[in-house]
Amino acid sequence: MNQAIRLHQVASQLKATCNKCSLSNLCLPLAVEENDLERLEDIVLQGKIFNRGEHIFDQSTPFKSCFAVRSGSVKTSIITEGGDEQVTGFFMPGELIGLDSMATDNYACTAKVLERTSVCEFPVDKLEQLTRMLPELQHHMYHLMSQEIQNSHQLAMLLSKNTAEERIAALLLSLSSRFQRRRMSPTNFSLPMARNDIANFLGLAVETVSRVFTRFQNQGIIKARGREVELLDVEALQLVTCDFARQGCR
Amino acid sequence: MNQAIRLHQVASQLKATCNKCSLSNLCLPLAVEENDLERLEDIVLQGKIFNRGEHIFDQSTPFKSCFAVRSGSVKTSIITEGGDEQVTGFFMPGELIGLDSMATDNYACTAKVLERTSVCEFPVDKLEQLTRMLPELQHHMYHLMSQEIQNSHQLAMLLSKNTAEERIAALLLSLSSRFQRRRMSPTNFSLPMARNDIANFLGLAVETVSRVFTRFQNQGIIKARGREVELLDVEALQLVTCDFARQGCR
DNA sequence: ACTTGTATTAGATATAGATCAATTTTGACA
DNA sequence: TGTCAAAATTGATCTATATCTAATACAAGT
Repeated sequence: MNQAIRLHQVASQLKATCNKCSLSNLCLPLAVEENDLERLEDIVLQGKIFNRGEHIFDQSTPFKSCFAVRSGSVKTSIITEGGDEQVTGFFMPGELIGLDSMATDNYACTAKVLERTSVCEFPVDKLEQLTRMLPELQHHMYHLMSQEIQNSHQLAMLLSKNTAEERIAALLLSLSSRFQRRRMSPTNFSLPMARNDIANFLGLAVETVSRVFTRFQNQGIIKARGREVELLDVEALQLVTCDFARQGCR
Repeated sequence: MNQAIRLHQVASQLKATCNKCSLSNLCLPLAVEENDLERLEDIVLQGKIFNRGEHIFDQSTPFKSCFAVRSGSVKTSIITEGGDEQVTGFFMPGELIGLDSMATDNYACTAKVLERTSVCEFPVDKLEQLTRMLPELQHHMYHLMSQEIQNSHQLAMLLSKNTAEERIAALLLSLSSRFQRRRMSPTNFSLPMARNDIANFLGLAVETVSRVFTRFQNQGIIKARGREVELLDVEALQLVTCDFARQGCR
């Protein structure tokens, strides 16, 4: 087989699969009309694979692209000059990474892959051009970025107002609903991240995270063996997060 | 004077002053070419005035517009079902409010005016249309929203990793640089918000905020009488925030 | 299977900052 | 100018969670 043919095969593999992607109802294609889809497919670089621990991009390297998670999971974090890490988010299939970097020349955070992960790359210059031509896509971008702001406010709220138990319950419920969106079990999943990352994300010590997990387990709210988690009593978890309910219980 | 003439006067007062606005180098006009400016001016509703304590918009009312602060200052906050408030930001002249609401049908927070304040209103439907025609404006919107995400991450970081002193030093420095942007004194200003709001924003008790203020004062880093603040030693404040430096000092 | 490093769990202690209680200051309005 | 409510400060305790230490479980590579 000559090289030209092989290249052609590779090219057609890479191209034009947004419409076949099982995540199209979560990801950017969601906002694009059937017949405009190929324009999005034209700019996307699909199917980049990273192995556990590899970086999709690094803080302070030139910002070029946003990335959609196809499979696997990603952790983003900011590293301070002092070497402190602050985990800013966990990203699951269908979610878009890099929106926090569009204000700066360099990436504003580092994106590290938590397990073998496949992503689609959207070069921002092209994406920005495309959003000018596809109003729905532009609207969707505003939507996603706004959502990201809200998420972050929600996190700030959790960090400043809630106890360790409340924070962890909230995280478990967030993960749960995100698994559900992907039509996976909302009560039976395996955490993509280590206790350490959870602790960092939620502003707690690892030990505290561990203790809360065992406490929840003793109360029969969850069952956890390592990263394998089963939510036995979702209502109880919701009660833990909801301070309104808590007030009522006093 | 007949009514037609009076209306005309009002209309021309309202219209076409973005190019004369002293904040045009901070606000949306910044991104717009001289000759496109009137299109921005066409959609903006200028000079709405609110008195201290009034709401520009309320959480859970239909989202319609973003607002740029012209003069005065604004506090945004989220109220939980339990009645808890979380202050999500303080906004000064030239800054844009409402970017966190573009993902939802209703406003995601409540915007309360901290003093007599004038704002410009940008109806989002028109703004979104306009950004399609003015690439620079679209780019600027992405920029602003991304910045907002970063700010919020920064806040989350502050809340989860920093001490009371560090948080307050960071806030003072942030305010300082924002006053400076507006060519006002970076060392001598009056806080637009109450201690209560500072405490809420930074995830502290009011008492703690008060104590840190007096501690800083005793150390000769600042001088504070009520809301009037003078930064006597900006370097010292920077040292407080920078954990790198702190490590070195141990 | 065995080693070695890493992640998780567990117990004991320390502490920053919350909470409670009281006082002083400020500012708005009659 | 005096009155009153809200805001700010100060002091005394209390507590959730960090920190320190150590034990145990787990995973990867030889």
